[in-house]
Amino acid sequence: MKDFKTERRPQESQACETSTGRPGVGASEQLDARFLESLIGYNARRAALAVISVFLEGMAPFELRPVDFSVLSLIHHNPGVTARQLCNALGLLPPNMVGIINQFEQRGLLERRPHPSDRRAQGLHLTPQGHALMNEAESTARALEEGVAHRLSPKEQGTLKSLLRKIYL
Amino acid sequence: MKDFKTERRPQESQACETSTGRPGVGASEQLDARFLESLIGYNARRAALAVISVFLEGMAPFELRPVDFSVLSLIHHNPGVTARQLCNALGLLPPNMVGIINQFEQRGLLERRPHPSDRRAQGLHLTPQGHALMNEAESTARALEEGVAHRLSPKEQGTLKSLLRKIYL
DNA sequence: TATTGTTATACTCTATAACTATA
DNA sequence: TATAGTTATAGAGTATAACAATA
Repeated sequence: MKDFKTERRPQESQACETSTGRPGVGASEQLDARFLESLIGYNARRAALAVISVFLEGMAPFELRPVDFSVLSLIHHNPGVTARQLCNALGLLPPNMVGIINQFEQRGLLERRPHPSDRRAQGLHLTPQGHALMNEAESTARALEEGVAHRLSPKEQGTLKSLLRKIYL
Repeated sequence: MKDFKTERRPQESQACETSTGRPGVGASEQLDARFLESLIGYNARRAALAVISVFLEGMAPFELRPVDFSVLSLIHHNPGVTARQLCNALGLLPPNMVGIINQFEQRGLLERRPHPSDRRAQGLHLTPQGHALMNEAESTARALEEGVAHRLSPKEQGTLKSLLRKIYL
């Protein structure tokens, strides 16, 4: 009986836009984080955590964590996909995928069907409820995206995603 | 006796640059991940994981995880900083900071000194060995950065960091 | 009363080993 | 022999509660 994540707000670490670095601080105030802020990895992680925090809150009504949303979205757009394919696409390990899929099956959001050509595998398909939920959830995700990126113009948002892809592809 | 992370390669989930979305897949091949790839959060998390993977490997000689590097870098540039300040700056919780600092103290990289104005707190200072290690480690971090961002021009790298900061600040 | 550092502990996430059934 | 799915379990990461010393 696993109930859903209970409104955990992970202590959003405040900004720290330090610019006047003086060496002998020792007291309170802001810290000199200029070196860390010069690293792409640090900025990417901070941004990802900020977005995930918003996502976690906005998706709570659907009881979907980010990983849940990713899995369901891929099944939504790739009916008949196998668990193995989902693992490869999302960087998850098979043993950890089992529970995710079981949970969705118990919630009536998807069903396992025999795979047409490989009897070891099983094709995953959303139920009508699953499709309805994901239509709403993806719409919500788009709306949350706007909230997160409201300081960026549409062009900047495209640039950001393009540059990020150049990092991980 | 906690030994260091043993060469864990977290199964770098391959690209999935799908572009020809056809609805009835059901088989093998690449998946249609276009919706996920349209989300900033998804791209930021993927990029952060890719960078962290490189960072983890490149920092192994120093036995520094990303969080360790962040903590030591802030102490390096802010001598006398308190544990509480580090927690606020990095989004860590105090109980989890204790072990990190203890580990560094046992390795002879830093020392706790009495805080000049608050006897509850303690100022954190790197030892000469700590400063020497961080000089090398930060230099290595810069080099790793180049490997991660080699598909981006210097101007693009600046743009990326600037856009990411607009997300989380 | 509030805060710093700390201990103990619980929960979540991620990883490995081993099994089954099919290929 | 290799692969898809599964089970059990171990480990790392992250969270809460409560305490002593000090503000």
